[in-house]
Amino acid sequence: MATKSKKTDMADSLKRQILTLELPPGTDLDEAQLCEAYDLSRTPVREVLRDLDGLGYVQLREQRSPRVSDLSHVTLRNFFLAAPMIYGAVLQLAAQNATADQVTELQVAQDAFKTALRTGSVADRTLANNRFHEITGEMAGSVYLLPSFHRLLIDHARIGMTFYQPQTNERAQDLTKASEQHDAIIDAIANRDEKSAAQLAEDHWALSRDQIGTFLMPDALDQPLGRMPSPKTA
Amino acid sequence: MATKSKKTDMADSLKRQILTLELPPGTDLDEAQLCEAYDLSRTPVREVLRDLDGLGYVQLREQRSPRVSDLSHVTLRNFFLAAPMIYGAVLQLAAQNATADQVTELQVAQDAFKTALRTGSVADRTLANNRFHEITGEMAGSVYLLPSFHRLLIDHARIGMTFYQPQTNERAQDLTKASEQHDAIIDAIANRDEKSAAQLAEDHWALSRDQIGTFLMPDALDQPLGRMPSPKTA
DNA sequence: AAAATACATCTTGCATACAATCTGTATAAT
DNA sequence: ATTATACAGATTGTATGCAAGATGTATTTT
Repeated sequence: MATKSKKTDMADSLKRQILTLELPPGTDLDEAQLCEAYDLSRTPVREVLRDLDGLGYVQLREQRSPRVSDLSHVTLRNFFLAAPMIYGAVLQLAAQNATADQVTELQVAQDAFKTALRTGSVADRTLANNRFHEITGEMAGSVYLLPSFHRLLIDHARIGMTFYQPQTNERAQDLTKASEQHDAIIDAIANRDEKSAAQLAEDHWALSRDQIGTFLMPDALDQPLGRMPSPKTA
Repeated sequence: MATKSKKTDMADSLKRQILTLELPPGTDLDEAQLCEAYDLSRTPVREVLRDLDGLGYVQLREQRSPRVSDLSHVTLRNFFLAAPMIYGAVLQLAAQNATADQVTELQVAQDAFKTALRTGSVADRTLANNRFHEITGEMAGSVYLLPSFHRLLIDHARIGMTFYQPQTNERAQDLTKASEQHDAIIDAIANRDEKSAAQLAEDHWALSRDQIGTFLMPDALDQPLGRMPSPKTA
């Protein structure tokens, strides 16, 4: 077993379930059940939940059960406002600061993403994409940007899971384009090309934004109005 | 007693001590001591420390004592890079979204700041200034920007405490200017003037940055080189 | 004398028991 | 019949005891 501890197991497992909507926003979590599931007593379970609260995965409320973080229309608006700014800044800093090892890590993550595109489920793709961007955050290495960046990634994954689910194959070309952008991002970072990195962040965001936007505001249905049934000619 | 609970007392107290450098960066904290000081058992004390870890005040490490978050030269660089961007975004959103009650709160905080300028210690001023900006963060109301904004405010307070301490009266006019900018910020927010709010964020940051910069890179000492002693005319 | 190992002490992590608070249901009163 | 109140069950918060791990010191060995 390669896992470090039951606690990290639990944290990783909950993160995954929350990102993939296996645990949808607003879900109430039960301490006793989590103790059972991960073979831990209440103390470490509560500690993990507190960590996840700090990271934005769950919300702790006094005298109430912990709950998977909500995703309201208000948060959606704030998401659209903050994401391009933070994503741009993170990729620019990543190009400044990435180490060779990190670039290798990013390449590995991108390979995994490509594999997920070919053979994986929607959840697999979402997690692989999430991992890719997490690494760019590590590269940027700014304690001031990371917390907001992580929160954005959490909800980006969940928004993606919500909206891409149905028309999976219809958007295949978008996924190919996203993958190509990932490759370009790796190049820009490896070459310490800040300008390109910032531009690619903008492009990558635009693609994602348009996908979400298309779902939120679909083309109007082009169908004629129904007609009243003709009077019965009994 | 107006305090909600011993836990919030402890959290607030530690936050204050960390912001004012009463607990300097890198200080090791002792659980047993904190239990004693705040009359709590280890479980709630550890929970508070975990919360403060999530907020960026302290750092928890496995099998090691909790420690007040560090402030290195690397974090200082990242601070200068991230602060203007986040501050600008927060004030712009604050102008968009602030409620009348929040504007009143901000005015109260600004009055307290002015009082601290006249009669308070450096720590009082720092805390009052911190409170003012915390409220602008609440006004912005973006779960995506707040976590980074809070981290910036923590270290802004600490950097300020570090650098303004000695030449207190020398920089009195800067503090007056900062206070005037606060007034202007309140006006811009109350009038929903996003443009002004963003501009004021930039100005307010520039003032603070220059103060810090002056301390980091002081004017060179304008003294002639020493001369070799003239040959002894024994 | 210097270094290494073993032991003692102290600190952190986990489990469990107990206390406090909340929620839902049932009964009673209007 | 509907609402309010009280009680029971369940769930969250706190305290404490025990186990595991780390650190520092002393003793022994080279």
